[in-house]
Amino acid sequence: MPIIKPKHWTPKGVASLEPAALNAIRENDNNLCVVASAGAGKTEFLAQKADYLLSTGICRAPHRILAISFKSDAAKNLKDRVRQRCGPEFSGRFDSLTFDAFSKGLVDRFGALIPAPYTPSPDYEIAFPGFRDWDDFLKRHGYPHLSGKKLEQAVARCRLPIATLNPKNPEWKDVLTRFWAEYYRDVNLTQLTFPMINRLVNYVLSCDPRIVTGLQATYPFVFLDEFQDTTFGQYDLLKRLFLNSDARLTAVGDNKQRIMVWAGAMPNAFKTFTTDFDAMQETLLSNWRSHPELVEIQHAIAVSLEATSAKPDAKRVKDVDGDVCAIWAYDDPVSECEGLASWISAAINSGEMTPEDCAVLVRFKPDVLERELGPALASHRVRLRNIARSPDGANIAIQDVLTEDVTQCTMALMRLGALQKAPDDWHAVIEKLSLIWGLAPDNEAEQEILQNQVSSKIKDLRAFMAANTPSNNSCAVLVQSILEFVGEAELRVTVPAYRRDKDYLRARTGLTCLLKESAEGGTDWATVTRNFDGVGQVPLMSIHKSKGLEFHTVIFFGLDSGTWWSFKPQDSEEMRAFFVAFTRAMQRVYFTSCRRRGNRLSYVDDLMAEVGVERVPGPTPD
DNA sequence: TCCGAAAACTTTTTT
DNA sequence: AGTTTTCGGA
Repeated sequence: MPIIKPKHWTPKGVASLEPAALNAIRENDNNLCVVASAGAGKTEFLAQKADYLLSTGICRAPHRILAISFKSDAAKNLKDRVRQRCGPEFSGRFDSLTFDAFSKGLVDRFGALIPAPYTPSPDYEIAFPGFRDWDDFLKRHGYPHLSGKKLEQAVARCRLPIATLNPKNPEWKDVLTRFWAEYYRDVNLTQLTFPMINRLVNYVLSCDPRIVTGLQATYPFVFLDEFQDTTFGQYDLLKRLFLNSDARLTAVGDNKQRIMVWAGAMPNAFKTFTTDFDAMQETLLSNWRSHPELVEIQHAIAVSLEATSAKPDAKRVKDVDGDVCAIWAYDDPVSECEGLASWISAAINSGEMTPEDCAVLVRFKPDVLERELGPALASHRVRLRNIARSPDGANIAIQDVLTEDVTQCTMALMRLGALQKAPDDWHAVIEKLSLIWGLAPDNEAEQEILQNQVSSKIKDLRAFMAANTPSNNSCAVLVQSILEFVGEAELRVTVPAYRRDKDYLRARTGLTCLLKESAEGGTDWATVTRNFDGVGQVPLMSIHKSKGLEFHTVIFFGLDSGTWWSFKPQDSEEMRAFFVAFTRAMQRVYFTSCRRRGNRLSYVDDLMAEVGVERVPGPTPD
């Protein structure tokens, strides 16, 4: 790949980038804080910046870019986008990881250097204690008066070794010492949680500065995605690694979408970062997601969160008639569900949106709404999909089943068998199998054999599908046959998360159970795969799960004091949740409220009224 | 075992 | 705020 001069670089694969994005791409003398509001194209910006650094040789081999995200699918998306923009040769030096995967990698490489008694056994296991387990620990060791939640926080925040700790209450020192000791002795294996791994990495870096120097030499450029959600431990690690180094950090995110403080995110990550790392600020002003009328309302909410919020430039064209936003008032939950169901069904039937384009969001307990709205929609022959629900017989949410490696591999082959055309799946299967079977992508002879094997397997699958109608049994047989072809052992070796039987089986059971569910009432295999993928179903989820997603139409169920008992105006976590829900919509957003559940939220109502959003009687079945 | 009062819980990611 | 779980006393 030829190296180009920085002044000759232009964005790839997109028509144009806004000036702030171009500035933030070319600015590499300072650390950067990039404020990217909803729909600003964060992933695209990071991908273009990666392309700039790699293709101009500013980040030259063997130097690499480290990109850290929170969720594994965000890390994966970014990696894919970078590959699309600058090709496999350059994107090979783009390491897109979650914070946890990055930290675990360091413990796996340098765990032996962690001083006793904190040295983990090499075959340690990852633990996910529930809130119950923390309380139990305290009770077992004679601290029933302390709260498990506090212990969880203390473990995540206290640096190692505990001996150097100087807490206000000396009891905590004993508790933490015992906690770390128990995790190492309780079972034959060391058990670690991710916050513990974070603390261990920090400890080993403080003991051996050569590791820090090594990482700084490898990564002169670091990207930090969704920075507003950074936890104390993660930020502490970041400082340990890159503060006062030559590494250039680019933190991207949006304070207004900070809805994880209750779960341990820093309340002021951007401000702290800007001060500590002396970062320059750029603000992305485009909104590629929503049309001008919605952006106008979003801006009013944004200003109530941060008075200085800049007004985004809406790039989406409005393509619906009528009001794009309203608060629908109902008297009781039954008419609320029935009115909503008939509205959704009418909008689908008129062709203005497909079911999967229209999301129903709730603040919490999607299961409860699923039981009420599900049957109402079913009577209009519209299916509702609660993505947080576990399929019958499985112990993993539908949403997570879809992103599992075992699912993506199996379903790609399944679609190739069931559907007329699935070009993306062909490439995905070839790429995945090359990796799993350890074949070189540039060895033509090997690739040809691989392609022939896949073609012949697809023929087998088609024959099976022609001879067997979808049923519990035929679904199980298909999954088994595909996994035998792929090789379960080989697949599991390439996915670290599948090392333990329990974790692999959880994913595989989820896949099988969701497939069986998707086959119910289905007469053909094409329908089964579409059901599996959620095509033709209205997605239902919490606001938190909707973060990062977008939909043609968003319906937020329950804008009332019963749902938002703790609502505080201005810059509160609740108001930010409201903002996140609102900004998921491309074309329109409606809220429902119901008198039986509580009063109207007067602060939100007033704010909405100022920008012309009316509270109106909700649609009713005719 | 039952009853009423009090407390807890609601939003989540991660190999 | 409203629902669910837990706990103590009978």
